[in-house]
Amino acid sequence: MPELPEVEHLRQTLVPLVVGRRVRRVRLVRRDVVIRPGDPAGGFSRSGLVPATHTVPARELLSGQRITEILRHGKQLAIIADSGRVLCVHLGMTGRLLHLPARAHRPDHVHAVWTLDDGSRVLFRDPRRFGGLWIFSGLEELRGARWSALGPDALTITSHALRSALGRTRRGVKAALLDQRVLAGVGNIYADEALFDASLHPARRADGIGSDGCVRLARAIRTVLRRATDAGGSTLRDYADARGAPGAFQRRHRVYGRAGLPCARCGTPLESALLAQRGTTWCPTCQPLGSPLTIPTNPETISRERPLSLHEERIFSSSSPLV
DNA sequence: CACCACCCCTGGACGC
DNA sequence: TGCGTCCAGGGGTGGT
Repeated sequence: MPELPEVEHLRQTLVPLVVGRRVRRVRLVRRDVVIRPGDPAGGFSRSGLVPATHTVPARELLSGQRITEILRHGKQLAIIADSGRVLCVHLGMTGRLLHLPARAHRPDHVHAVWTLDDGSRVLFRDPRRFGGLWIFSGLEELRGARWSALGPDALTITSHALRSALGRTRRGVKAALLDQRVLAGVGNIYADEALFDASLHPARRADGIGSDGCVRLARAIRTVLRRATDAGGSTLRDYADARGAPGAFQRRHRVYGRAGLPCARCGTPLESALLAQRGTTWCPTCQPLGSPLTIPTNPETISRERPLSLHEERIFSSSSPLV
């Protein structure tokens, strides 16, 4: 679930708790969540590429070092130490970084624990293990080996940059948005939400949405990501910030998870299908596949809902909150 | 090179 | 209540 807003909100809640602190010790519970340079790309032991028994020196996991900064690109975090060493955290589907006071109970599926100089701890918890920890000797190595493969960060994407990225591919626009090499940070939830806000059908050809479509889409992406970040992200099941607090943006989803329910803008039942191997929901009226669009496209306009009918209110109140 | 199907993993939802 | 089955999806890999 963690997409850009969840990762950014996590970063913002983590910074005041850990930046300036020294790592007193590190305990690595599952060694195979750690990937080092030279390991085959994405080489987890479960795919048979890296021995699960390889040892990881504690200093590579920032033991003894002071945390100076936490950066983010797309859905990935970089924890920087005063030694220059970098720990890149990727949460995957169910990953979390949780900050716990000194003697709090430790939950299950914790793969790594950093004990800080104030006695508090940071836990890396990831039941499904789609996430991981990437170790780098410096920020330049991280950028060269890993972040260079990512597209521009979605939170600040310009229409010009988006057009240049989408213009290079003939795939559906949703498939392109999910490709982190095209744009970094958008996942399934916010792809659907942004396409709705921009009145673009998810199956429209990425290189065919035009400069007008790119302007609307770039604005919709920035707006929905910023609002979701401010709301603490979307919590459907697993996500929580560094302090364990769930997000609130799931209550403001327009299309994601609402297949069959009436469109908040026009009332048409939302459609869903499998696109780019992902469950995809859209409004067949507001997001037509064909002709150019004449419906409201400003996200500010969209956020003002028309009054709901009694029938709709019943459906809405029974289907939310999604937690 | 571009694109797509498949796979990794686990817990929750659902049917019987 | 319990058990089996299906599903969610980020992103790497390998096939077309």
